Amino acid sequence: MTIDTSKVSIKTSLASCFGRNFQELEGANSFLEELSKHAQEIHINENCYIFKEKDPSDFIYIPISGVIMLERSTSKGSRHVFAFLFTGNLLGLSEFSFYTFSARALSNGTVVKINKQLIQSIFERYPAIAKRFHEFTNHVLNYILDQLFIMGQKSAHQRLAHFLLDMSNRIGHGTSKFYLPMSRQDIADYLGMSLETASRGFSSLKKKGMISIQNNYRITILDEEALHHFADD
Amino acid sequence: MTIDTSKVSIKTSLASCFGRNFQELEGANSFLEELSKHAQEIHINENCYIFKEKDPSDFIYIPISGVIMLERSTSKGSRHVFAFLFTGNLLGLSEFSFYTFSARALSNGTVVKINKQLIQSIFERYPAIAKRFHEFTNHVLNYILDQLFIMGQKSAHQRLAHFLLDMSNRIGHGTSKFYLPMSRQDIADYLGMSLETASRGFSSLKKKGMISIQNNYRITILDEEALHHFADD
DNA sequence: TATCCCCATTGACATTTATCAAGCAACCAA
DNA sequence: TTGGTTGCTTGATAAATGTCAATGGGGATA
Repeated sequence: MTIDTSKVSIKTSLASCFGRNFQELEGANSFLEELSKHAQEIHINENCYIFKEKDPSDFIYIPISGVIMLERSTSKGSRHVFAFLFTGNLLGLSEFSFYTFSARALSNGTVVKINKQLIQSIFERYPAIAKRFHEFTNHVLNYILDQLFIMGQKSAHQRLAHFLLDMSNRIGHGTSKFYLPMSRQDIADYLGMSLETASRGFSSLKKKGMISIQNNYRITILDEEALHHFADD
Repeated sequence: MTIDTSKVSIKTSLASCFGRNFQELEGANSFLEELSKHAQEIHINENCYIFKEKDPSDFIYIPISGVIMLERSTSKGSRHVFAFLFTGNLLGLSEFSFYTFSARALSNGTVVKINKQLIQSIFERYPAIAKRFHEFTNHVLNYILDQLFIMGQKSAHQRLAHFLLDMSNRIGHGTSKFYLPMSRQDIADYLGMSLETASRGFSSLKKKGMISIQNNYRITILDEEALHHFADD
């Protein structure tokens, strides 16, 4: 008897993605069991698309490692970045037939690809699982509303400060030192400003003594309280 | 034997809010039946709050008549407007314990107030109903993503053009003449600009021959194609 | 090591948008 | 009618942000 270690690893890494006490939900084990049977683990290379805008949305994806960026291109050749996804985020939960944005890997990494019909059939058999996923969607909705609020009310440099605090939480899990996996252009397109304004924002926060920058991508938050205060006006 | 006409009217007006073929879903009739027994119909006056930020979110609300505005105030005394809701929209679906924004009536009107526990118990008994509501949340999420895209990528006057086209669809159901139920300030706070910029936007679109304005609130779209083209860059 | 390339930064200037202030039109109350 | 109030528009100016262009630094490669 052999153990397929790759499948086992899917199961354990997924369980931690579905939130606190997931294993206690009715159907959780069957769900994980079916996932480890039918879900595919896919390696993705930096800058490759996982799916594109208008592709049929037949799968959901869960990043296991690496960073993913959600983007939509504009009529004028520029683009908007909706979000950066890390390990444990979910991707493609929408129940629409087509994606309304593209998903691109910012770094090499691994995602688990799950057929939506499989998810749907689990939902029908185990309402508790469906409810948990519904809660995820609600979380996302809340997060996006916060982002909308920031976009509507805050200045460019404040938005950048918000962004850095958010990244500190999500990448560094609250530590003050972290590594940004995206370029200045990516950040600018996420925050709705030009690359140059984003760059000036970094310089300004640095000059104010709130952050320090090593090597462009390695950031240290020197004065979190001041940064918070600045971000929130 | 008497008929409680107000209850009957709740049932019929609600059924149309839950989307196409709602009546065919398993549990739809029980759901509507329980709603007409337990849901309250509430009259709300212009400018009154239905709930406020940080209130416990124990109810969901469905506007039957009138217009509702969702807003969040900023630390500096200004505010952001997240959305305008009309008949048939749903409000308070979030599964969080507290509202993250306030809901205020823009005009006199009526809403149906439904206890969330009631909804929850229906969801547990009838997965098809839960699924339908989940689809609603997804719709909202998509709508907000579009709004985020517009906020990030479009100029102030373009955002106003988008707004007018959206209102034309939602208020006038696609007709070119409609009545705006909100002030210039409300619009400005929704689109993330100053009152004056919003006003200049109206004047500019008028001068370009895309719209005409009667009495500040009554708008006619004169050249929808041009307006679309301008809005989308 | 030297060179190239990619990206970030910085500067100068143009454009957009905010702010402050004045004027105007509709509406209401006396 | 008159006067006052409220909300919208318009103008002048300031501040924020975008655009174009030049500079600079780190990493890859020959």
